[in-house]
Amino acid sequence: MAQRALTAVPDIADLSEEGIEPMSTRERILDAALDLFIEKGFDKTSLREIAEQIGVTKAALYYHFASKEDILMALHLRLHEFGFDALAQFGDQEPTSALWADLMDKIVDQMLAHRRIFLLHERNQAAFEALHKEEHDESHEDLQAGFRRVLSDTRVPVRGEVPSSELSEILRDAVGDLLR
Amino acid sequence: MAQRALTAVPDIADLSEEGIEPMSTRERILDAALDLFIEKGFDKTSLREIAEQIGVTKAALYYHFASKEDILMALHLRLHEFGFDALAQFGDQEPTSALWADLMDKIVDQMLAHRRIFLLHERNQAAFEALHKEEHDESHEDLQAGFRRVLSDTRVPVRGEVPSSELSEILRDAVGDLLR
DNA sequence: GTCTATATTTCGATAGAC
DNA sequence: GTCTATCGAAATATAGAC
Repeated sequence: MAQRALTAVPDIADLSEEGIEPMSTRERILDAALDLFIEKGFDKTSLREIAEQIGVTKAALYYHFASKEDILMALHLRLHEFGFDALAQFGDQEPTSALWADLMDKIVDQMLAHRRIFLLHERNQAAFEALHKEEHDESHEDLQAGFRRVLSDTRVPVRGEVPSSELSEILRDAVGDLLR
Repeated sequence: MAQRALTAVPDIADLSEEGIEPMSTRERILDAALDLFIEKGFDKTSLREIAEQIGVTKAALYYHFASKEDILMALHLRLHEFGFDALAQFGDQEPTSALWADLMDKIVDQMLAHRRIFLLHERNQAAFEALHKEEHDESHEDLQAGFRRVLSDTRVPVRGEVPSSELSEILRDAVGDLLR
């Protein structure tokens, strides 16, 4: 396993929007919710807690979001955004082995930079499952199609050292491990 | 990775108690709860749902369990039971390489046979975390001590092909993968 | 945009009859 | 052991003033 630089890699548009100007209430709600949903779980986190954490009242949340699930959905869309940005980096270039290695390296670093979004999803599988029964699926189709397109590109040089049956295991574990 | 037989391996006492006589209401409650807690998550599963699924009323549950958490705890204890049974199989024999391989093989098969218990825990990490803050820890100490004893046995032949730093990754992934 | 106040619902839990 | 009936708490969500 190669040693990679763990320094910040600001390539993908910064999803947490930590810019110069003061954060909007909407973003502050989302960030507080992210923290609490990770720490206590979606179900055990009440809107009152989220509101208190950023110094507003419960009712104020309802100005920015239609429901509690809506907040979760907004956080989920950050993951979609990440996926699309990652896909965009592949572009239309000839997929050489070196290019792929470089891109994968970058994307893994970006995943680390945004790891709390991934952690949120790993820790609230049930909540997201419920969320997906109420459909927002056009976006999902697009994402999946995009990844299929990139991954099934016949021009991609295959090294074949790792059986694909084991690859998913290794990747998933690596992700899970980095999140703790 | 060696091919292992996936046929039933009834060695550890069958935790699901699927015997000859009709299942007790207590067991039926636990089985229904197991299904629902896996499918919908602990928090989103109401006692009413559990009761309806087995054709009794909510109040009947309270005859068998003191609280909703109590039901979760009972399911958690199935995992403890599994752990103790697994430990017991190691016994006091000389831990040869062949013996270890054989035992590990058996235990993995038994994990598969009881995989819903493991799946329950993977899918409700937040709920179990809350559960453990209210202490039932003597049993945990015993379990951990037991595993430490088995794993730190200096007579165990070490092959050393897999760095222990990677071992946990591989194991965790393998478990996660088999559960889906 | 944010507040106070309140409506509505759901759930865990209990009491007591049978 | 299981039921009906109900309580009390907590949560989501809404109404309307500022």
